[in-house]
Amino acid sequence: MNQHIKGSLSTIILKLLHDNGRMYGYEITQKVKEITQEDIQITEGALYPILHKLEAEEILTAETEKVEGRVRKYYKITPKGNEIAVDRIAELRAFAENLNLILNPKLALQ
Amino acid sequence: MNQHIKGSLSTIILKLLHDNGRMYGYEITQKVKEITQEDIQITEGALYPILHKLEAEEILTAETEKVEGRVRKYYKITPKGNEIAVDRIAELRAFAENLNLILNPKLALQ
DNA sequence: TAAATATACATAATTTTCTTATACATCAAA
DNA sequence: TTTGATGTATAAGAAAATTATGTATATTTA
Repeated sequence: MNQHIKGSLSTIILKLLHDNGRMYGYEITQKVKEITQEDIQITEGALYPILHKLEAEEILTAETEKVEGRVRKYYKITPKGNEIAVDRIAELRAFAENLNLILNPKLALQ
Repeated sequence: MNQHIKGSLSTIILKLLHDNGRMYGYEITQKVKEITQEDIQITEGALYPILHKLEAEEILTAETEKVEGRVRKYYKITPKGNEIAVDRIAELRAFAENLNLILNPKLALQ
């Protein structure tokens, strides 16, 4: 996928769901691909286990729908999950800032 | 440590060595702690296996020195490792930009 | 019309990576 | 003399990702 996304992927998923309300797995992969201009391609082997884990933790709930002959499983953040999502997104934001400091040491007066 | 750094840590180490020329393990942990204002604390259990792996891959070389009674193992990037380091740092920079796009969707006209 | 591509989800086996705990050693400070 | 800081190392277990595969439908292309 992209080695650097490891560890951040689950929070990226939460961020997208937080912004968009309701999404299905394939849609998430396409959205990330679109935002990053093809740079980040999430594989199913990484995506689905994360979605299932977040569902098991009751951070997400899912409902299946048939659209144009194909099955889609829509996920959304639960009320309980929302607090967790907000926290993790804040941590991811802090990490992004830290990354910028490390990558641009002049900003950090290193 | 901080779940989001997973996957980026080895490149962060390469970036610090690229900027500073020569560092030892403990120094790397302190530098990251300093730059991120205590936010990111790298554990030894994560740090040393990465340093050893990079050394085994001949991306880094190490030399041990005794300073003020204590042993330090200084690492630096090899000529061969430099190309790899430059590539990975560029990828990390791209990832940081992608993260910003995901975190600030208005910038990406999502 | 057959094949390829895109859409859509799922999982199992393997590998990689991280966490946690532990171990050893020196030096400085309380 | 005990604690905290400095310094490296590794082993066991847990967590996570990669790779490969499987299933199914719709659309596009040859």
